Amino acid sequence: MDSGLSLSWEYKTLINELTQGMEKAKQLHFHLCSTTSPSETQYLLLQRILSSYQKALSILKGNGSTSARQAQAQFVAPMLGGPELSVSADESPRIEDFNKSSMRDHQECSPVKKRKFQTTRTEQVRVNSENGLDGPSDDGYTWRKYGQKDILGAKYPRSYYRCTYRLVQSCWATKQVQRSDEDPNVFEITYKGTHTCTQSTNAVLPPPSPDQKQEFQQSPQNHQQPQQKQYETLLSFKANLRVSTDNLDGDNNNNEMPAPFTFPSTYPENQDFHLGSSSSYCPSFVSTATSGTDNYFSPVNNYQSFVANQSNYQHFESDIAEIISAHASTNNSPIGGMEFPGDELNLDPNFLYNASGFYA
DNA sequence: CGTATTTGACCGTC
DNA sequence: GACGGTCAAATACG
Repeated sequence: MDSGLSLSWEYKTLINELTQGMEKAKQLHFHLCSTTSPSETQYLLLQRILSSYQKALSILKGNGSTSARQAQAQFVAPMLGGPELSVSADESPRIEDFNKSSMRDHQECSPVKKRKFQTTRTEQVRVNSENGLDGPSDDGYTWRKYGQKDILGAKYPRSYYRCTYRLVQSCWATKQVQRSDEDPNVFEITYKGTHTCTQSTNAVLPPPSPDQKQEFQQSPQNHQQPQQKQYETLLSFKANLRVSTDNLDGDNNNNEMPAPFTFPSTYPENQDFHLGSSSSYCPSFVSTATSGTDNYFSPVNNYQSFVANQSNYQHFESDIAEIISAHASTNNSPIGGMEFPGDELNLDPNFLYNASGFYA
């Protein structure tokens, strides 16, 4: 029928237009990164543009009755087990390297070995009273402190955080917070890996808590609210969120400490990150600062159901790592357009979600 | 009671 | 052996 032909033509044209749009966005991305140092806001916008193109293309290409499922799989897979892209941060190898060698190493799942391939990004953040304890504190992600260490030659200890959703969403992002020796108001935040969780923005998962005191707290009062309450405070939290390039302006010189800060925590290290890739969808790249306040659901039920206590949580982490890694290594996604946390230990959240019995 | 933090121990790397 | 990073039992908190 004519309608069929017309549809086919329109379909192809649509894909073509979307593809071109995405290419232009990538070029803009490249241009921006190669000529200037884009602000995080600019980065966010580009990420979203690319993400939107990617979504649209994926949906279109996932033609037929399985389109929705395919689209979903395509969006989920990159976060969970797709092939690594050209992560080009510090010591991060490109995908070829992963395929050739690191996957072998990965079988042993040594955290240290995995960490070798993590991308890192360091930011210096100046804190001030204005966005101190009363202000929005975090970067849109919820972190759980897992260690603190005195560093040789450093005046202040270094704190180690990992994503709260490490378990439930296999999000292996971590960060280190080091207070500056010279200026106690300045914190050096080193992000390692990338969030694969969906706790922010496009996200379907809630950032359960402002986590306001978690980051730079000097006194250990930073206890999390119960998850339900965290969700209740989400709206007010989000209302206060903003991209914190303000914090980097240098005009915030109040001495009051500690102070939280707000900025997106997951940016690719440089333009190599996904410009060279065929796709680059990453929902986690957008901070809550630019997100809406709507579409959230809570992973908390699952989380609480099998994370009865920290011991279980941690045992689960280590035990399941082997299983998951095997799962991930044999389940490469056709769409791998995003930066991974560096250790290819990405798993389908559905795997976990459906596996409560596994853990119970 | 559930969850997060603290902190000494442990491990891998250099 | 020193150091940095992580683990995990103990502890704190709401």
